Amino acid sequence: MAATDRPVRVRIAPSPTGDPHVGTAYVALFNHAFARQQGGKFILRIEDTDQSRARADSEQMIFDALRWVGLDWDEGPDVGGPFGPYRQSERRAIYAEHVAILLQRGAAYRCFCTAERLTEVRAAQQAAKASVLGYDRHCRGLDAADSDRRAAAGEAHVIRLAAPLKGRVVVHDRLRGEVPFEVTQIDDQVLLKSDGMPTYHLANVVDDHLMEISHVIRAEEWISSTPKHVLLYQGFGWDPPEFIHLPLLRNADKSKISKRKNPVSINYYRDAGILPQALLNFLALMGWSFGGDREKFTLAEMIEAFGWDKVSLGGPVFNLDKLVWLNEKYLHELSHEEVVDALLAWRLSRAHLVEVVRLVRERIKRLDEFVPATEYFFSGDLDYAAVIAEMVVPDVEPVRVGRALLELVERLEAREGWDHAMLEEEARAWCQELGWKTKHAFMLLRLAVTGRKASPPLFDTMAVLGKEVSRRRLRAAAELVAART
RNA sequence: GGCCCCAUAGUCUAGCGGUUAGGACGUCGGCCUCUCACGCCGAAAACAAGGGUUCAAGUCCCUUUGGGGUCACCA
Repeated sequence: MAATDRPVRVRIAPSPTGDPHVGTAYVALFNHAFARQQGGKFILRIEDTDQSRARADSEQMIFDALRWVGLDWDEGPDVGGPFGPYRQSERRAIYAEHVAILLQRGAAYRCFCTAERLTEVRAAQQAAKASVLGYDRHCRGLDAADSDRRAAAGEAHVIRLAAPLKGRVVVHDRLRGEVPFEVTQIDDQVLLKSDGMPTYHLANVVDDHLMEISHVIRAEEWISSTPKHVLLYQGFGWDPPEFIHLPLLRNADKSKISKRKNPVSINYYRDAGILPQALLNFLALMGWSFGGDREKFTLAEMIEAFGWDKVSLGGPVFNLDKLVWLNEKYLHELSHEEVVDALLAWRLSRAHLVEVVRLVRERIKRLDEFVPATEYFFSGDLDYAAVIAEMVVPDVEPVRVGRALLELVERLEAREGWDHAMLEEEARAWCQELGWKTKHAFMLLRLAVTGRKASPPLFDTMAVLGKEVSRRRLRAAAELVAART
């Protein structure tokens, strides 16, 4: 059966390595819209094959964030389904089984090269300015019996794809037509790592086939690894799904959207007071057009009007101004009661108020002081004009101070969670390495995070403000400080 | 650097051989008005360049330029 005749089953396959990414919501939206329009299924699969990068809290945040924007799925780790398990770490036996098939068919081989050797090979290629970088196929010619013997003896190895040595692979992309690749450009990609976990390439092909995925709708960054996937489908003797590569969301400078240049976590937009329907509508506008001059529409309306012919391929720049404009439209059409509900669900929740009260109650003498004393807990970006002069560290160049702030943000991003203990530990270590006095460094942070010289204890304040708002303010302050002459 | 993708205003886009190149965000000006915001009206602002094909190219083809992605035991 041709891929296009199959029942529509699509999926998103996020990796639980950090905060829920807007790119995930973007790709999920298109998958979801297509599936719903076609009466198909939308599946959520967790690609957690890299245990070193997986974060414990990330998976749940992905579920929560997608549900918050209003996307739901038919099958997934949390809702089950007939094609489970939906978490790749729970499918190891399946991959092992399939790797054996590939080995048997001669479409893959064992590689015993050490990490050191691979590094050397790569370094040599780079030094020689080789046009094609990649594995030198050192182990490809290994005698089969020899390979079996070494593996049986327990020697560490990976399994690699045996890419054809000549010819071309053509990828069919729904939006671009035929995209040809010379096979000489394709590396003998690792399929199974030495720890027994599959790489993305193997897992994604095996799972997509077993889960009967009809259309692979993903971001454009995957297009150049698609020929490897096509080769794998061929190696297994399977029909590939239809590939649809969406354009990449961009920063203002047109580079792939990144956390250094743009708020990239869905939670940021939630905390910044963006309504989920506005975010979803905005994401739809990134690369897709409704038809006519229509720009504001619901998910249901998008599903009805959806079509691949209305997708444009230029990488859309993620433009906050337009998102806020759309948000304003949605906000203004809510009833007063609904706005109150939105506020209560946002930062005026009882739970959040209790947290804020815990921090400021000793600092106020009358109830009427609460609002002015806590304003920065309820606002987004701050105005530093009044305190910029104070954002200094004695005897340190402003540029250096700015850079240090950025370093702290990076350090905090590398850590899991966001609580007092973690923040203090990281900030103290940071401060010590810089050789700064905590008095100066922490005042700098306080000013960045609250815009004031007086506040409740810094780390408690940051914890209550939350990861997204805190980081955003630290970055903003860093830029401002660095720009001082 | 090799390979691949992309190309209409600052930004998001409509256009699918014949249009005064349309809409939106943003910007600027005006109206409304007790202020502000909303709303309304208006303005500036684009087919990257060069070759073809064609009676006719923003639309088709090629080249150049520019931008992006990718070249991991990460996804």
